[in-house]
Amino acid sequence: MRIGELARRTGVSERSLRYYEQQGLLVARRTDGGHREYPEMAVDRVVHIQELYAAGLNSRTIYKILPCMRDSDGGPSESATPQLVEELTSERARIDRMITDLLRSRAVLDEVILTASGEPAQPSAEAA
Amino acid sequence: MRIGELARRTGVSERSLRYYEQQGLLVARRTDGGHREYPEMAVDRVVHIQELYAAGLNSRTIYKILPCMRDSDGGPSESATPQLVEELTSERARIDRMITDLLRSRAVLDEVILTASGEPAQPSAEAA
DNA sequence: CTTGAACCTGACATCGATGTTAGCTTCTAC
DNA sequence: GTAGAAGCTAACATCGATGTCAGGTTCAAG
Repeated sequence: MRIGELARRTGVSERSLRYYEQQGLLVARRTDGGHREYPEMAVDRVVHIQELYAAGLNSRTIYKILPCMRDSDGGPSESATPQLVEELTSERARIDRMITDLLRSRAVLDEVILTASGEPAQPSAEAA
Repeated sequence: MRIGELARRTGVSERSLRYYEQQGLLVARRTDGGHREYPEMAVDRVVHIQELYAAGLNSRTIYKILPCMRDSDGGPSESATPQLVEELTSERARIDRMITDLLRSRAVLDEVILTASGEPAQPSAEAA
């Protein structure tokens, strides 16, 4: 399929798909005229990439992870280097820190709301 | 005091202090020569601004909040408009969403780590 | 062959707080 | 009065994924 269809089927913009390719996350054969040609599997691969983005990883990290994941592209599933695992673990720590920060932020904000409104703002659904 | 001392005492860079002024978060008298001159209270104010930034608010939102807290060292604050309270509450909701997203991100990442680090590639063609 | 949709590359814009630099001016201690 | 520290403004850079535009090429259908 070509880029328009892939975009439609994944919900990812064409711009982003080209960007993924530029970052080495996604490959495409080309027609004689230079148009990108994707196999069916590309849909899964893009979905997978989206999941990793949703995990808060950046393209550089995703690039390193992808070869280790059970392939959406038929390639061999290389096992991760200890270094990569370490890197992922530190990513996890980073996310942990962000969560901690946000919890604190929310508490501060609650206090601000309390002060500003003079009324106890009924706490909405706790997301923790 | 002047900007250098304020920066030193708050731990905020001079650049940021000037930025705060530009955003209307902080005011300063000027000497004849144009140098900024801050009162003692500025220290508290900057600390307060920092707290709000730490709460994940942006300068525009902080700008709207500050008048309601202007006399953090004294007098009664102007009471917040219902609109502001509503806005803060929606900020809180935004933070809640971010926390939720991050928790999910962390779970995804945990799975990635698990897969990448040890778990042998799943079913089907197994070369183990 | 022609037309219009789809695609291509490349480049600039965005958002936000802050870093950094450049070129001047002011303040202060001597 | 002078040196040098400290301040001033203005402007550009950053980071990252994505939007968007411009100008040109290819594809597919009539």
